Amino acid sequence: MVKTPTGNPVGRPREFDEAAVLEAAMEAFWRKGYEATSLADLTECTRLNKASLYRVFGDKHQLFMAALKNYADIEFRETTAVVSDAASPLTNIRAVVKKICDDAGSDKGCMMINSMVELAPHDSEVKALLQKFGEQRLQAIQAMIVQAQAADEIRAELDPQKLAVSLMIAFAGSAAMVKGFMPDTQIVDNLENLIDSWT
Amino acid sequence: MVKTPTGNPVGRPREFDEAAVLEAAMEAFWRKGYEATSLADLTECTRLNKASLYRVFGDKHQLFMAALKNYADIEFRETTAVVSDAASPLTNIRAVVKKICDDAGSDKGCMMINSMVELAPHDSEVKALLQKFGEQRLQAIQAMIVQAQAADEIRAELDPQKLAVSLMIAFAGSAAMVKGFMPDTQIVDNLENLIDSWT
DNA sequence: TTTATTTGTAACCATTCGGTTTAAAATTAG
DNA sequence: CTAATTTTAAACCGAATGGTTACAAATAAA
Repeated sequence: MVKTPTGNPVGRPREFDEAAVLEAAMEAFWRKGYEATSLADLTECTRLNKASLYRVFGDKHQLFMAALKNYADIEFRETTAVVSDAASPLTNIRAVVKKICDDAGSDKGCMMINSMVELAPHDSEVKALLQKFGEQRLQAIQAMIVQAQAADEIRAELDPQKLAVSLMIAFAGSAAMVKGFMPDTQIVDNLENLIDSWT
Repeated sequence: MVKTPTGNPVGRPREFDEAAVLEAAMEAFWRKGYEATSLADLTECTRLNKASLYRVFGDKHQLFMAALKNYADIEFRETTAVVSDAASPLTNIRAVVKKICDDAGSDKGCMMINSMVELAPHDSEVKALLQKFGEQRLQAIQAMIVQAQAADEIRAELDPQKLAVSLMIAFAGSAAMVKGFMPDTQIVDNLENLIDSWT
């Protein structure tokens, strides 16, 4: 919208909140995946008609990318927020595990893993974004492991990078399995056992 | 085709091999997923026109189900074939791990995991089939672990069911990650470390 | 009031989608 | 040869797809 000399916007005011629209679109893409989410689905869940969606976000792919970024930002922010115990890095790691499990609950999985499986081999833009998010998370997890080793909570002889990789792979596997047939309890148990094996 | 009194088929002979068609369709679904694979894709890779595809397989969904079963059968058969060392169950487990990693190489992942992520929450038929395959594999892996424990190759105090679950989740995570940004070497290394941690 | 700009509405568009039908081709049987 | 059956080839079909356009509605500025 163009700012006028008085600072007031010209033109009809928006009847929607852009962030709420993005959130609704993100939810649809997260549940159904990219290909299976149609523009009709998106107009329905956002209550915005197609022309408005195109005006704000450009096209379906761009809306998807914005939704994926939104998902990753929220997940990272919320996961970071549970890292609150300065005295026990291991407790923080467990809190992160719990947080991620809660988010992937029922059968939505993780939008990043969903997108990796569905799109990464064929869409280099998605792949690049997921790589950025993945490396960011690996670094964060590895840093927490290093702290836990310094605090004598995790065995010092273990390679923190390898541990971080194993936890990331376990997250990815959990996010996939939760959409199929494996009970949540089994999945949570496995992640806890993995961390226990480091102590 | 109707069998005549002389046992000879009536009508124009087929110009295709059903198994080869199924294999080609399976490859397409494996690489692109269900939604993103169009009938045009399928007629191209199978070199069979649509009417013929419909005649043999029914519709897209049924073709997909047949392809998924085919994939699972092949994978199970080939994986079982590498279980050849009667003296060392642990060697067999390692061979299975290697086999599965080789199959998921580059960025195709695993058709079962791909389908779980894309379809299982919304398609109960796919979900039921994947559950059957998953439980079958869990049993097989668990049996091998029990044997390795009996042979003193894996620690006896570990719960074989939990180990089998952890390996399945690691396979699923590997199948997802291999489609994204994680190098094969890191993924193989993680699986090997997991098994090493049982000994 | 007119002009300019943005947004909402609804229709439009070309292409693609999964599925079906028609007619010719290829075989066996009588 | 005709009749029956199956397969191939190609066209057809209605609906769905992602994207665009035309116009009315809602605002600010002059």
